[in-house]
Amino acid sequence: MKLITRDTDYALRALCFIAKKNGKIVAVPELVRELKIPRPFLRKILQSLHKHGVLSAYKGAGGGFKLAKPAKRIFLFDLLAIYQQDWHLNECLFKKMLCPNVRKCALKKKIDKIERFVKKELSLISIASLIG
Amino acid sequence: MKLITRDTDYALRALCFIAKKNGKIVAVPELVRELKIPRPFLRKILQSLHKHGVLSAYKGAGGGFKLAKPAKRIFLFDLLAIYQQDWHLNECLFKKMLCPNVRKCALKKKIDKIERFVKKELSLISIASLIG
DNA sequence: GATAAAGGATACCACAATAGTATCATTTAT
DNA sequence: ATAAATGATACTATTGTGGTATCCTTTATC
Ligand code: FES
Ligand code: FES
Repeated sequence: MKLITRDTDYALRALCFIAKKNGKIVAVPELVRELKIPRPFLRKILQSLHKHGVLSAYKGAGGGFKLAKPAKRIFLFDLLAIYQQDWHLNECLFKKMLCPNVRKCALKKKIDKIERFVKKELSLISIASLIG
Repeated sequence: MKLITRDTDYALRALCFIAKKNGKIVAVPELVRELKIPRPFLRKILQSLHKHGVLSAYKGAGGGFKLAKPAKRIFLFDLLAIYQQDWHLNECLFKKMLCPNVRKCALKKKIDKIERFVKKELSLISIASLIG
């Protein structure tokens, strides 16, 4: 099981790099050079970051990307939400077949508790805190 | 991202069912009938549970499976270990490229903390606690 | 205005992991 | 002997992840 997939990983790297540029616009060629990420894949990733309001995009010659909001307000949780779309640990595991008691499945409650913790922690990890 | 895969899910169901039988030997046909799990898949799963010391197996006519240890001492964590072999949330994420400071990667530290919590919680969920 | 350098959109491909099947061999109660 | 069970193992199908390729639109600059 991977918590952080390739998309998320690359997105993180790119965002950290861009964040360090303090608002300067960064284009894909530079990112590819510095981060050694396959170009078409990186482009796809950046496009989705743009679509989800994490990056601002500037088209045309001299264009590129910069952060759409302060690095302090971009969280690992946001990236998970983008790339592992609506991930959750707690599907209905037994399809109600073996649920110990119908109203409160002990297992579901426990998994939910774990999930809440994980989500809380992920929503505390900001880009800013990684390049600090 | 799935915490609990199909294997683990089915294993859980089967173990709960078997546990409820209080030591009586249960054979695959009964499990298939009751749990509606594809037979060959279930057999594979039970075999691996046997191989890992979770179930005792009895061959021949009238054979089947029973728990190899008390339901209190079989944990969700064990199943994860069997089916998501040596899973971990924290690979070296940046391959040292963007590590904020070489000695202590802030991200790795945070992910490790999450992982420890998850593992601890999973090692508290026993079969007994699910059928209680 | 032509051109080149950027991103936007979208369809496609490759590989690995997950989920599930099939077959034959071995054991054992009757 | 036979039938009912598991053991072992190889195979197949489906899905998700990781990655490419192509064509279109926008814009700075000459
Ligand atoms: S059976 Fe649906 S969550 Fe327990
Ligand atoms: S770069 Fe390896 S864990 Fe931070």
